Amino acid sequence: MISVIETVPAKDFNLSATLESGQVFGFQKQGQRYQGVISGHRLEIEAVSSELQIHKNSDELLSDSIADFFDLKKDLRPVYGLLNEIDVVSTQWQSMRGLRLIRQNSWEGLAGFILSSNNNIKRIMKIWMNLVETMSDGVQFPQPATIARFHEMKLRELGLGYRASYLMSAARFLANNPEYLQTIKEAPYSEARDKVMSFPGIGEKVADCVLLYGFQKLEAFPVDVWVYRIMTQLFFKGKKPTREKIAEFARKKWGVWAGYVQQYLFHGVRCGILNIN
DNA sequence: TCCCAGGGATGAC
DNA sequence: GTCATCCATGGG
Repeated sequence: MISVIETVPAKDFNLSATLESGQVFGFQKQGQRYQGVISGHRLEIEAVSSELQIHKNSDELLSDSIADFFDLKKDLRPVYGLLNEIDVVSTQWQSMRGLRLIRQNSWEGLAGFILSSNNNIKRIMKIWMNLVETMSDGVQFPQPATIARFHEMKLRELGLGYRASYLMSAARFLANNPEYLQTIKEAPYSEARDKVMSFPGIGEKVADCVLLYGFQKLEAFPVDVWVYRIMTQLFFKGKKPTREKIAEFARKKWGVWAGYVQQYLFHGVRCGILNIN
């Protein structure tokens, strides 16, 4: 039963943009609240002026975990400065102000974005819930060892399609090598990227998502179909660069803020704040 | 019926 | 290195 309320200060934070910009697949909107799990606790979160009201079922204080998850301590002014320098974006980004990069559990980020390839967000969230309800306790996302106990066919029944073998492969490997996630975390971006891409089903784009949202490698610049459209329009007019070229361009231009800029571009294009031809 | 979705693996050239 | 094709699935 969700009955205890904790208040967390959250200045310059846009909860809806943050949770609805395709970073995380386990949060569902219910009225004004978002239901989900942060560091093992089932929560309902509501933004009220410049605070978050956390509805939970224990007296344990979670403000530190929540501030960490939503990256609330970060000063976003450098990001805003960079957005102001981009054509069109400079006049349109304000309605997304306070959108922040999530710092989610590494395994959950890895698993979530294996599900994301050639898929849409709504269906990814559906599959995510199927996994939680079928392979776990209905709250937590299943651990690698838990998934590894099932047969791949079970994952197909839950709607993963050809991604079933990819998720099963990652689950089996990490069940046997649980320390591997930590070695990725400790590696610099480029090295970490190679490690993440060694998982079957994870290429350049998914690796960047995993590194950005699950390992806090902020120079990662995922180029999906939406980011490709806006980036080519803004910086590669009339050309057809590879996604990798665009990512390199972005890392050179925006450095450790590339991931943040990408999040504003992705969300802006996807919800119609930024226009593409 | 075809196209698309936060793509990746594979093989041809 | 670049390009075409296939891969499950559901919504438009």
